[in-house]
Amino acid sequence: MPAAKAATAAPHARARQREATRERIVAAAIDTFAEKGFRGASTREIARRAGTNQGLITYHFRSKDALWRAAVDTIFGWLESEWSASPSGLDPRETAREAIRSWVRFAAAHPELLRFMVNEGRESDERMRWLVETHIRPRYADLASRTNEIAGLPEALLPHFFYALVGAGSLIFSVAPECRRLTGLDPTREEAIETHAEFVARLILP
Amino acid sequence: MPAAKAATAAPHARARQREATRERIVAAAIDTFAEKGFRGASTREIARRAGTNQGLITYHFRSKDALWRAAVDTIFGWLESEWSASPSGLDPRETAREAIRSWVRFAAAHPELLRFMVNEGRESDERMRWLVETHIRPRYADLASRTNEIAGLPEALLPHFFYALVGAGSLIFSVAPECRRLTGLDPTREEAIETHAEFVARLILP
DNA sequence: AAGGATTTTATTCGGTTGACAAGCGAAAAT
DNA sequence: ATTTTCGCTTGTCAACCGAATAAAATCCTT
Repeated sequence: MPAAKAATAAPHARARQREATRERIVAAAIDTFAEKGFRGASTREIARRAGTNQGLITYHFRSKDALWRAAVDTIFGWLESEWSASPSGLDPRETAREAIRSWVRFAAAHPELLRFMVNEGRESDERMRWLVETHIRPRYADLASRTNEIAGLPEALLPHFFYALVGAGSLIFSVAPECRRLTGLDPTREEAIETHAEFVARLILP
Repeated sequence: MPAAKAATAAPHARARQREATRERIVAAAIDTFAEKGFRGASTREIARRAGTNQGLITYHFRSKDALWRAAVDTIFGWLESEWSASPSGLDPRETAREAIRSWVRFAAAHPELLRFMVNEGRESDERMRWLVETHIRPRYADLASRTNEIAGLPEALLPHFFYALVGAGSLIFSVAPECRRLTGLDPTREEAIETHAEFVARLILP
């Protein structure tokens, strides 16, 4: 039976279609939540951006809250996979610098991350608690072990180091339209990203 | 005529009352806009926090948009007066460090500022344009002239320096509840503010 | 071709939004 | 003392919100 079982382009076309739709909705949710915050984003607008309708969101995700969690899971999933790929290098100082550059490049590729942090970190509600315990604390622990390995950063200064690094590395990308208007520099350009990565790396490790 | 013209406690009691009410509303608006963004903040909640009613906001300010502008004017008015009080010091390097510490202290006292920037800087709408041209550009020009005076920062790096400084100095205060939960450090404490000011100052000018 | 999962369309519900208009009452002007 | 002014309160409005539902349409699977 040479040409048997034709017709169906793929055995799991259904599951793939389902997954593709979910991903489209999540992608639209990430953009919209990052732009307007949880309250400001409506499921109707998310559906419109995803090219579907509001009813489908209720079908795939139980609620707006669950959709938000799926969006955050996706973003921090990207961060986790990027961060775990550490190029255990030669000079420990240069390795640390490269880690910082890597973080800045990630912040440039995903400016939504800082927006989510600023949007949710200011209110002490259930969403913030979930975000911290599920995603931020593991990253914070990673950073703590790394700084111990390399430079001797006093334990008490770790919070200051963490937020200074995150803020310095990602703000310019999170307010890209403003930066363009204010300075004329387009921070989404590859050249600007590398310049900022080098600038922040040299700032922290001269 | 010793006790003449009594009765009226003050000649302009009416105007004073009006101004006091406006200020109460603006203060409530700053808190609410900073917490929930422009869309997430409702005029009813702002009125409730100000101890009045929603109709009064429409009376004093024509629209929610005008109220937002009044709130931003107030915040950046604080920044301007703080920034202009530069203590032309002795060692130019130490003077610059003190300027950075001063900026961090301001960011701690007014964490709303970064939230306004992140909230509005991400969308290229009319509010962002107004914010940049009216308030941010003058501060950016100030910074440019100061860095020229002191250290020889290449012109092309000024945008990177600006956003790195703003981000490093203020993020920790803008996500204070998150910081408390994540690290146990309360960034609103006087001691933590001074530590962060010194940390950022030494980061930029070792 | 039948069957079932995905998707669309439509509707309902309780609630919130910003803007507006009419009227109240005390201060101010005459 | 009467009238006018004006800061303020109250109630109303259409538009939109999120969530839930139901039924029909579409498409993959078998």
